[in-house]
Amino acid sequence: MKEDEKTMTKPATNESGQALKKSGYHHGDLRAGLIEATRRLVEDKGPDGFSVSDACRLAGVSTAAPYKHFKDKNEMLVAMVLEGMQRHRANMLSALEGIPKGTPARVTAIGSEYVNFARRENGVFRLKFGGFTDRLEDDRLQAAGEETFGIVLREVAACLGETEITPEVRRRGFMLWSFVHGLSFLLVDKKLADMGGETELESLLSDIAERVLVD
Amino acid sequence: MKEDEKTMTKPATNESGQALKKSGYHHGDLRAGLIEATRRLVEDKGPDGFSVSDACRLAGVSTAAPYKHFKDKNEMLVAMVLEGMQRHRANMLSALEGIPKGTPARVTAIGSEYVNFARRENGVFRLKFGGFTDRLEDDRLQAAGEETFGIVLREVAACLGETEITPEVRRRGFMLWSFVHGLSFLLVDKKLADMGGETELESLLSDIAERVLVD
DNA sequence: CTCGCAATGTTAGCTCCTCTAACATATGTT
DNA sequence: AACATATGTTAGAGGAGCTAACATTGCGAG
Repeated sequence: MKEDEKTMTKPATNESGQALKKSGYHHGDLRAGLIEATRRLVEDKGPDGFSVSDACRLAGVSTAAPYKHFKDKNEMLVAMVLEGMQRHRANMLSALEGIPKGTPARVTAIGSEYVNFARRENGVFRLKFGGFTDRLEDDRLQAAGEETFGIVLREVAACLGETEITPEVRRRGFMLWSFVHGLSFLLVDKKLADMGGETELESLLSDIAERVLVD
Repeated sequence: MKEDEKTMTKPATNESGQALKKSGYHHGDLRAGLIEATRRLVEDKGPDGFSVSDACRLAGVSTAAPYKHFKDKNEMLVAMVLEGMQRHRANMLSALEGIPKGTPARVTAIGSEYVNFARRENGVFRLKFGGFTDRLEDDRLQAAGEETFGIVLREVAACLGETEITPEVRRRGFMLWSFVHGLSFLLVDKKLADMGGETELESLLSDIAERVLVD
């Protein structure tokens, strides 16, 4: 194969995330490039400061290009959030590694990762849960959320010695989720900065887990 | 000038008693009219679906009129949210009437009103806490939030037999606020509709209050 | 009461944004 | 090599936020 000419069509490609700009007439993977640009811009300027035009500039394409890949602005955001939620879920799962099953420590670990994701990927978090983009109530997002909640429920069930998701398990899981969810929002909103330290956070999470999981 | 047309304009007051539309050249109280229009539109179309132009149409003025009263769109939203938060706080306070001091029932009552406000005035709630409008981080909003949290802290202190806001009181209050806050978001987001009933809600709230306030 | 000013509206218009239509270019299948 | 399709581009409609300049009204001082 002619490496010298064909592969030169995407020199801007860079594994550190710089596959954003195109070089020739065609981009190579504009869809991924736009999603990445969307992510960066939303993190940077906030969900409502984001514009498709900005994403196009970042990706180095014309403002009409996105519409070959996404129905509209909303679809772009949905695609970006879906990607983020996969990362979120993967992070939560990997946070469980090495922690004995059936212990509240697992619940705490999940909660910790949940909060940290909300802080690290603030934009994704707000988009998913903050109520932007009215019809961001996409079925896929809904399903992704349920799946994430399923991880929590499984751990709660184990802690309570249940083998199935009983109504009581669901109830306790819901309590925990509410707490962690609210905690994420409050920390991200910079309310009560004094609770934001890593040790404070761990302390709060394990405290709550114990209070909710104890009979 | 067509005098007859002016007089033919509708009375322009509606069920809420507020004069949304103007009748003559001057509106009378356009600032209040725009805030009310903003509130309705945000409730109706969601925070991101809201436009100043729509509010102008609702109020019956030109699209430039708001800028005599508000610096920009963001200021309009801040003003509307501030109004809503005053209602929120007043509701929480009146929910306390008749409940013996120092009992967890007071904390539960506040939580219940918190959640119900989030459901009733979804738009205000999302605007205040959902992270819209980057610089909605207005000092006045921040202060209003602190004040509302103060109500919770006072009740928590009473339940714990403290006379001051100790760090431990603050910690417990923060736990409760996180929970109620997250609960509001999840219910509003329609996750877990099975927990949304009034009795379910009361049960959850009192359950949590007990778990967090017990030593 | 009238005059004049400040407050409050209006119109026109700039810039930017979303999204579409029509056209252009690369890709890959036959 | 040739065509069909995918994926870009430019041009432009339509709407939103906001400003400048102009118009109307209410109100206080003389």
